[in-house]
Amino acid sequence: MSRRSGILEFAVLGLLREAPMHGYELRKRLNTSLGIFRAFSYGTLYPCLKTLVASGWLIEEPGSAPEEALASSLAGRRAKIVYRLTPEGKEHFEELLSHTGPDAWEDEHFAARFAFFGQTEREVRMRVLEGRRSRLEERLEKMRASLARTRERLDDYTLELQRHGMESVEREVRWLNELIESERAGRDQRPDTGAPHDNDSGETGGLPRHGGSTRPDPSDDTTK
Amino acid sequence: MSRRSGILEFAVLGLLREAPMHGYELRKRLNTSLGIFRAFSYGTLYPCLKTLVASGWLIEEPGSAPEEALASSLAGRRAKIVYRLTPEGKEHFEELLSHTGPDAWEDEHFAARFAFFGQTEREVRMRVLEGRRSRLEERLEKMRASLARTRERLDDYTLELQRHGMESVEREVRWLNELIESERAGRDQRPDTGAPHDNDSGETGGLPRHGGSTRPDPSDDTTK
DNA sequence: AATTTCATGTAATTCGTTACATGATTCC
DNA sequence: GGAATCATGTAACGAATTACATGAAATT
Repeated sequence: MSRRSGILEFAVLGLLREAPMHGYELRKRLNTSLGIFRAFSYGTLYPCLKTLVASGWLIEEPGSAPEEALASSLAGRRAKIVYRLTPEGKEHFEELLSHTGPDAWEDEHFAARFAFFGQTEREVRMRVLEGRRSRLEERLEKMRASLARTRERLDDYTLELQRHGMESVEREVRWLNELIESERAGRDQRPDTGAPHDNDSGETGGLPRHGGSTRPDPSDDTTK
Repeated sequence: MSRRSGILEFAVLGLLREAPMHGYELRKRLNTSLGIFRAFSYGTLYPCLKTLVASGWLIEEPGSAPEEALASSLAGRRAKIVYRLTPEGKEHFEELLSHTGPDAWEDEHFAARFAFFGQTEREVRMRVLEGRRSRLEERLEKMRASLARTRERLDDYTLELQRHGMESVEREVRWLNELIESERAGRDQRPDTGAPHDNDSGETGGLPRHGGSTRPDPSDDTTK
């Protein structure tokens, strides 16, 4: 039960795994670096951090201020809180990363998963990418069917909207195909004809050259 | 104040302008014909219909059943309700159609507006299309700036996600450019007054040939 | 006769935003 | 010394979902 989307929770855990941070900075990273897929407000973030602490996945640490901590034991001292992932939190995040089922195929969930692909194994990445692709293909099937049923009853603009929508989905499928291709090529290694050029070596995962997300919307940086 | 998004309300009014319908059918059209941009559940739709009735924009009429109406004056008779737009509702919808300000540039709002372009004048369409384009260009600017600031700190997958996201937005801008171009080319035009016209011929507005929406997600037809 | 699809609704819950309230620090 | 930005939080509200509850009509 309880169908919670948990995207914010997931992203917070993932970001804190890289380094401890306080809420304000976390939110900025959520909305810019990772902001491709979603913008979050403080009204969402701070309460979320508190529940993550209550779950034992994060701990609060006194903020960056160097000396002041001991001198001012008095009341109003508004804390600057740095959040750090606990071992349990790390474990929990890894557990979340291992879920490759249907939930991870959905628009925003998928984007969040993809943003943390750097912390997963190739096998997991493959399952998520392929799952996403199959989800989109189902979608296309439905759109095509619906279009076929209703085509003549719709006006030009509605039709154009549907057409563009379908093309967007088709485009993402192509993107996924390339990503999957790259993942496969990943470590097995290409038959490569010649010259082992060193410059941009490494590249363990192998990414293609374009980009993409499902729903871009950083919207605004300054809360407003 | 009260910042309500009103997309559902808008779409219901727009669909009922073409023809009276009952809730069930309305929901299907919302999720298939128009479903490109959003799926709605009954838990959302039915209460919304009631408030639209309370506002005087719709009236409820006895359902399609032919004879039965007079015979069974007794209790439990679950009604089949057909909703029809009142003159006030029509007026209200036209008033909504005339808003071409910033709200109409946003992702889902824009898609909803576009879906009813057939019922607007060219001048209004132009303002909405150009507004949408400027909104996307701002977005691109922010994304580019953010990318420039953080590029080297991000891993390949995050970068790839951002790249694909930006390309999606750029693609939509190109689509808008073509639409704007077509609008300019296609002389004056019909604000179409409801009623399903058989399309094809004419090509009054002048549409380009691809398709597109901001956020495809009919997700499922069968509620669950 | 049973199943699917049509058809309408309500209650509890989830997820998130806006507006408010407060204050520290840094830049100009 | 004033503005911008950093920093943390809460309360009221909004929009929508899911699960529940009910039942009629059409199809197999």
